[in-house]
Amino acid sequence: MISQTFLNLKPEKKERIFNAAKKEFSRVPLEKALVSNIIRDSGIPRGSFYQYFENIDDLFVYIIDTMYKESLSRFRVSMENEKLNYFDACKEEFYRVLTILENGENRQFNMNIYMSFVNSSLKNSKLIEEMNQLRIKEESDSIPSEIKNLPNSKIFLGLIEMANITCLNEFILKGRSKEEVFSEYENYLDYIKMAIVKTNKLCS
Amino acid sequence: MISQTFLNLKPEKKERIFNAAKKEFSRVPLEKALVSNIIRDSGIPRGSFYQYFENIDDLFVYIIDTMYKESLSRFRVSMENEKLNYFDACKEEFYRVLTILENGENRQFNMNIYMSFVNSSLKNSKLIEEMNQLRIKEESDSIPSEIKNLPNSKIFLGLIEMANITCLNEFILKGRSKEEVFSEYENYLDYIKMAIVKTNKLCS
DNA sequence: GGGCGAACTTGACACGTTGTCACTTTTTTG
DNA sequence: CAAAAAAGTGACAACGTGTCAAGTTCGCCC
Repeated sequence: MISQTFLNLKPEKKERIFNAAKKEFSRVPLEKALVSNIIRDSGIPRGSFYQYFENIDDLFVYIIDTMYKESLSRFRVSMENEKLNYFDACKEEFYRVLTILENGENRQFNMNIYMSFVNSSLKNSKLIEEMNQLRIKEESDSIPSEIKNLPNSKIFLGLIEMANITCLNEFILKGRSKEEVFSEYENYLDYIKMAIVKTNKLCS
Repeated sequence: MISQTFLNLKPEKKERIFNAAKKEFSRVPLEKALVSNIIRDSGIPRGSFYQYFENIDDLFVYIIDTMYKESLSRFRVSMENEKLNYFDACKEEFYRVLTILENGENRQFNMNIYMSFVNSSLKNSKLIEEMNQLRIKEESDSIPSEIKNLPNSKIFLGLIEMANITCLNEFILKGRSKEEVFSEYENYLDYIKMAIVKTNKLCS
């Protein structure tokens, strides 16, 4: 857990550390990131680093937590303002994520974030676990009740979740283009939507 | 790449190294595995290790390549002998994988294998890339033409692939039970199968 | 303003790891 | 059987992490 001492730091210094850390996490996969580089770049002594953070994972988790909170508040605003149907909202959100991830400069950094949610080797994975819980709850809250009350709703929602994961995998890990992946995502969602309509017609 | 010197080693010594390596890869996530432990356990000098392998990833890739080839030949035999329909074959194969993964002793080791296919940080990822290509081709060859020729075949196959990934994720990363995950997998596959039948009836 | 404890800063250091390389030993070969 | 090639070896340089005791600054009260 991050120390109060760090939180009390002057914003200028905090930001210097933040930037040096982002630079390091943009350089290599998380497991290969070095404290040595961060303290050199930010000009803080080694001792200070360990006064502020338990270890490098601690710092990483803090950074993505900060970023996630910023992103979540943006998402909420856009959901309320635009009144999209659920499928279109999913598409829009997915496209937004792809756009952010597309930035080459951030590529390794985003990969680190993505992997950290998948990889269990983080020493401090409790916060990540909490973040996941929160994300799931938030997402569940935004599902309209028409869909939640469907007889096969669990399967439909599972399929949508699968489309998210699969397409993100294709983009991040297999390096396919944004347009290609997004179009595939749209196909999946359209198909799932159609399947909901058709199977419900047949059942009734 | 692994050296010829290693390949020339007496089987007894090779196996000693193999076992020490598996032990180490069963102890921790791949990035945390130590050459030091492997040479201590197998009783070979440090210099020899680096004579045999470029680095620890090199050894890891060699081990999973060996195991993959063994597994693939078993899979082919069982596909030919049992003449299952495609969906049931998928289920059987998925259950087989779950059973292997279920073994607690191998858990961390299997996790390492799983993650290595997802994680790009391996120094020697060329072999892994090749293995993936091979796997995809093998899998594609085993899909019956009735399904391949369907109008929406790409989407159906994508959905099946998604079910695989998602359920494996649930099992390996989220630690859900084998029975639970398998039953979910069956649900997905049954649903996809039903959707194929129903949408094709409606379309025609 | 100065005295004092708490909070913060600092870098040398102990310890552990990796990969190398010059030297030794074993094996092969003509 | 001697020379050459191959394999084996471990001390070592380079580098990384996390700690800790000593130094410095802060903030509060008299």
